Amino acid sequence: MSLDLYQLRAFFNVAQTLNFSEAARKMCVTQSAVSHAVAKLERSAKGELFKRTGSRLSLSESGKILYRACETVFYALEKAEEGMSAAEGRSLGAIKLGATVEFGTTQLVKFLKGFMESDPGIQIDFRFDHELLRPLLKDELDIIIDCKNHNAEGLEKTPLFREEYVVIAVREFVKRRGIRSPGDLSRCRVLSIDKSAKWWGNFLNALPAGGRPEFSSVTEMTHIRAIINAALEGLGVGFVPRYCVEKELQDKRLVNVFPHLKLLEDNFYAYQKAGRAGLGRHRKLLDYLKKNIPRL
Amino acid sequence: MSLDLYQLRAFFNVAQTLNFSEAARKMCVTQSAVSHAVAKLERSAKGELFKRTGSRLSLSESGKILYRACETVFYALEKAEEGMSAAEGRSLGAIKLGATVEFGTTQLVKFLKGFMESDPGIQIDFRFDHELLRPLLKDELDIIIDCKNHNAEGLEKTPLFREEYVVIAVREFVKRRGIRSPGDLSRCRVLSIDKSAKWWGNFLNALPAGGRPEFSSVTEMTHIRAIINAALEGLGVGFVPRYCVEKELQDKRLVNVFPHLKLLEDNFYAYQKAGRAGLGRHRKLLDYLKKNIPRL
DNA sequence: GGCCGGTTATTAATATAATTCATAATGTTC
DNA sequence: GAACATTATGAATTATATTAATAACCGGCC
Repeated sequence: MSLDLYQLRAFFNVAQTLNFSEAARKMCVTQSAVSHAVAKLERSAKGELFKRTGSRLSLSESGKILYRACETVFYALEKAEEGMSAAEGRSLGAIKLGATVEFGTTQLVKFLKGFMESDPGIQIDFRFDHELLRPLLKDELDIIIDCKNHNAEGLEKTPLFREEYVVIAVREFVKRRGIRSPGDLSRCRVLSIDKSAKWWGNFLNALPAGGRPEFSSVTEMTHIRAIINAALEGLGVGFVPRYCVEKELQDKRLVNVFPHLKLLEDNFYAYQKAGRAGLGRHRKLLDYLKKNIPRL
Repeated sequence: MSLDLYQLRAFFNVAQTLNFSEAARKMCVTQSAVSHAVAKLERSAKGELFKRTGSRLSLSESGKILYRACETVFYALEKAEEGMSAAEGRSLGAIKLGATVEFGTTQLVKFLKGFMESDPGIQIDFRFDHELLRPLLKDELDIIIDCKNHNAEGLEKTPLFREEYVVIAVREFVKRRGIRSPGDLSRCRVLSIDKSAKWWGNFLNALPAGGRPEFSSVTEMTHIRAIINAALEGLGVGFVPRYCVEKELQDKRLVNVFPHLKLLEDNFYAYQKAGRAGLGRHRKLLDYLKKNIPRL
């Protein structure tokens, strides 16, 4: 039984996507090539690697075993490549970094400027998106920075820093509606990422169980920047990470509606696959972030 | 950089043997093929894998890194193959077992009879030789059973059982030479694997520092069986593992010259490469040996 | 030095294998 | 059952690996 790395790579991609065509696209070859490769691999392994029940594709028992081996193999080789690059005094490779749109575009890029200049051996590519976990699991991203709590197995989680949320509006809006306590929010327009206002959960949880307002008017806006702009226009109150509105608060265009309210803070984490946490470039990047990020 | 398993295998074999021609023989291809493969690998790795100083071949820094990765990779794949075989209900593969000539040919084969019959899914091939460690490190053997103390790194050592040594001679020889105490051996012919009688070290160490005989006549015989036969012929006294002469002692053709002397016992160990200790077939074999071997 | 036995590198020809294109087969959805 | 999307297959093409032959190299030796 003589395995072949190319075939294993094809198998690995198919296993991750459960889709031959997509795997082929990822590898920049035709679907036919992937099909041939996997078929040949199944012949050398003397057994089916995928269960093809109807059109549903899933890994067979053998396939699962081989998949785990592939992780080991590819990560070992990746690490070796990095080590060899370093030994030859060449670049440490690239990192595909994922982050949420708002945080990534405004903050992360700024924070990483120093790193990218001081360590040009590491090429960083950014992808800002709301969906981060799945691409990470499919190896389309190497590291993601997210304040969500992901718990997929085989994931390594590095706490980076905390973010603080604030309730914002323009001064005039607060005055006109007579907003003094959280309960008053039930009477005015509330801006939220989602219609069900789960976005405000963190705010509501910070209030005593009895005193939580029932929002009568929730306006959905799918982007944080839109919420901020709407608040600036005096359309309603928003609930956003403080770093997003630092400037607006400073020059008084927006006010922190409840400055004395102690809100729960969200943690920002970096996630990476556990097997790749040993990569030098990953360590370097995260070390930098841990050391050089100001508290938001 | 797209690595290739075949090239890695070639590199790995060259690294183990430090000899392209030998690696080629091991892989059943021409030396040219190996040379091409390694050259191509060096091109994809963008660096020399071997240092070719004069005709001396050695691993470069990059080569060392890649070598370790190869160990990880090949052992991971080997384990996956075994797992997949098991999942498909097929054989667990083969073990190349090494042991010392005397012990292996007379005892080990006997002990393993039951295992080979009860577990036909595991094919065991034997190699009896005095040199065991080097073939193990080169992956020519999978497990070796040896009473020597090997300390190479990355080796896993499993204690199996103890062997007891005895001083033997024919009764008539003992009587004629008037051998009563260890000191008397200085006067008669001593049979030893080596001319310097290091072979007898274990015996001498068991005596009080003052009372150790100085052998005046050492006859070298390179095989234990030869020593036993020589002793049977009344040529001298021998020093051999008890299991080798169990029968001769029982039917009184030989006598235990110093039955009350408490000799140090040698331990028998199984050695295998640490990375492969997780292989199911290895574990099964060693478990069997640990459970089913009588004390020698 | 010059020759020998051992090695590794190189070249061009050959053999082998992988990729594609085109298309068939299969399954899903409405 | 037609339209769509998927995966499998076969033959032609392309790319790659292997070989045989041979050159180049090294170290030891007379």
